[in-house]
Amino acid sequence: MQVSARAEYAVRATVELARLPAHRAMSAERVAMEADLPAKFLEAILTDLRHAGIVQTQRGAQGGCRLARAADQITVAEIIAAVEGPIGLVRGESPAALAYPPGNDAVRQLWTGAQHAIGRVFASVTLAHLADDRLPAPIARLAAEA
Amino acid sequence: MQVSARAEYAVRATVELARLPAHRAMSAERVAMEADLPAKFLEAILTDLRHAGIVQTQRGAQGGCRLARAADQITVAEIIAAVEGPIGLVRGESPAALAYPPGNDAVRQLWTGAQHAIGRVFASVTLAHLADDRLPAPIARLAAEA
DNA sequence: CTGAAACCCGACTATGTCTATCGGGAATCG
DNA sequence: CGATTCCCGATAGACATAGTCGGGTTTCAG
Repeated sequence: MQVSARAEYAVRATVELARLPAHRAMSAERVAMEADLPAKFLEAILTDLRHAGIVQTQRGAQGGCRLARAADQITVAEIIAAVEGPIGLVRGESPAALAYPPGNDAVRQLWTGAQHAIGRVFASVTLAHLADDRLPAPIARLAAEA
Repeated sequence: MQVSARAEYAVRATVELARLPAHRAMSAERVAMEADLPAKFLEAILTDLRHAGIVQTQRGAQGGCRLARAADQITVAEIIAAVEGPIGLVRGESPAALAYPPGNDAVRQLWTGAQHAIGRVFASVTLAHLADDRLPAPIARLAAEA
């Protein structure tokens, strides 16, 4: 149950892009500088984000990278799913696909519950929240509790 | 963000033990049979659980394995932490240890929130719940929602 | 038209983790 | 004694992770 470097980098990079003036692009290398990320590795991550339709790129001089949608229309859940695949799998499978003997449904529900708990957090936070450095109240409360 | 085979096996094995009559032990090999787990791998997992004080073992003929405490005093959170280390780390570190530039506190809170969300689910489910195949109502609700 | 800027992409490496097995040693009990 | 059972370190193979390299392609400014 860890967040990978890929996912963390992807979030940091897209937050950087979310802070750009509308319709402005920034080169991948520049993003790497600003957010202090390994440049070539970030390039690979941005490729995933582009394939997922989260960022748009423009080649050539004056080209670069920008968000494909408004920052409040992009959730952290999407970003993480784009760079590290579906969230909350169990041994590489969706909890729903797990076969347990009868009388063990609670175990499956346990995994499903965990998946939903984390999915709900990631789905309710958008790049707009992060760019403004302000989370939705329920998530901020969750983070603040013991 | 995945649940490893180790963690899933650990839960299944301890549920098996939780269903044993009080003060009864079961050999590791037998547990592996009942729960359909790889025997030697399970042995390694049980070693972790023993080191964490979750199970007790008895060598020799008629020996075996049993829970070290009542099933309702053992949470899934403990079990998972015992076999795969702390839950919800980011790039191998606790979210609290992450250093972000000023104005980026929301990112850290995001990871902390995710960690708490999942920790809360795992901490509120005990082996007694799983052995009875009945989760606490809030978790069951969480699992049932879309 | 030329050249610099910038993305595109597959190959590659190094390291580590995950899953699992093997084999032999030590304790326990009948 | 001898069967049972845990104990534990070594090992192996597959895969994932983190990150780099090098060269190709597109685009635009001048």
